Amino acid sequence: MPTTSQSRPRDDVSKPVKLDAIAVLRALADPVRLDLVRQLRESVAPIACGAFDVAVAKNTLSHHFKTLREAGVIVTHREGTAALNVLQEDELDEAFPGLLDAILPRRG
Amino acid sequence: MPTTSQSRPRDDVSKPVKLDAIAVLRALADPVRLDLVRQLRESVAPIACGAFDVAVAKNTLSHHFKTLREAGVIVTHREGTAALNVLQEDELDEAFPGLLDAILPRRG
DNA sequence: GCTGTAGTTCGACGTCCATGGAACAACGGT
DNA sequence: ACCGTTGTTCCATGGACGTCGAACTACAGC
Repeated sequence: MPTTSQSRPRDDVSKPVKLDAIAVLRALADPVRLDLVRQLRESVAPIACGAFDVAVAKNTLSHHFKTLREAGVIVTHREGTAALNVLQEDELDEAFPGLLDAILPRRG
Repeated sequence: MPTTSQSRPRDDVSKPVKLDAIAVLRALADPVRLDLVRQLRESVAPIACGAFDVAVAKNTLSHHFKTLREAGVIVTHREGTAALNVLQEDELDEAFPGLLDAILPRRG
């Protein structure tokens, strides 16, 4: 069976049903993805997929975003052709309080 | 390139030179290993490898302990035939303050 | 409509990894 | 010395994952 076969309003994508510790840890346990999350966290405004400073191809980047989405770490809003990514900081902090601060200490 | 190619005194094993976020996250991002860490954290005394409540073969268990050791999450002391495992809670809390509390909330 | 830009999806490839069976090493007890 | 216990190491296997090229979709502008 598919990993997420929950009845999903097909209009929407990546409804983060419930945050799973293993999934979140696995999502963060990759250098590229952890860097994406870091950039998202250090920015106040949402960032489009193509605007990230990363050294992988676009399709690979898309795959990483999908992983982050399915883990509930980020949410993506489509705005015209752009896909604006937002870190689910509140949800993460509620499920795993202090996790982001632990692995991504914000300077300042 | 190897993930951890830090110059390591070959004489020693699993000296947790410096805790790497990716390595620690990957070590914790496995159901079996996270459960091992949970059991270690809930116990006051060190636990021998064979005394864990887990559903994998002993060689697999040994492999998981090796992963945790190389990530610096645990340290193993040999005592006769037993191998007593200790969670590196202080070191982890210094490197990533609040990480364990975030993903392994202790019922208290 | 056509072109370009932004993301996604589809194979495919190579690597890493979790798992277990079997053999081996280290230690303790009798 | 001989076992039994405890871990480790070796090898193989099946699956998951990161990566990329190429094709495809969706949207904006001309």
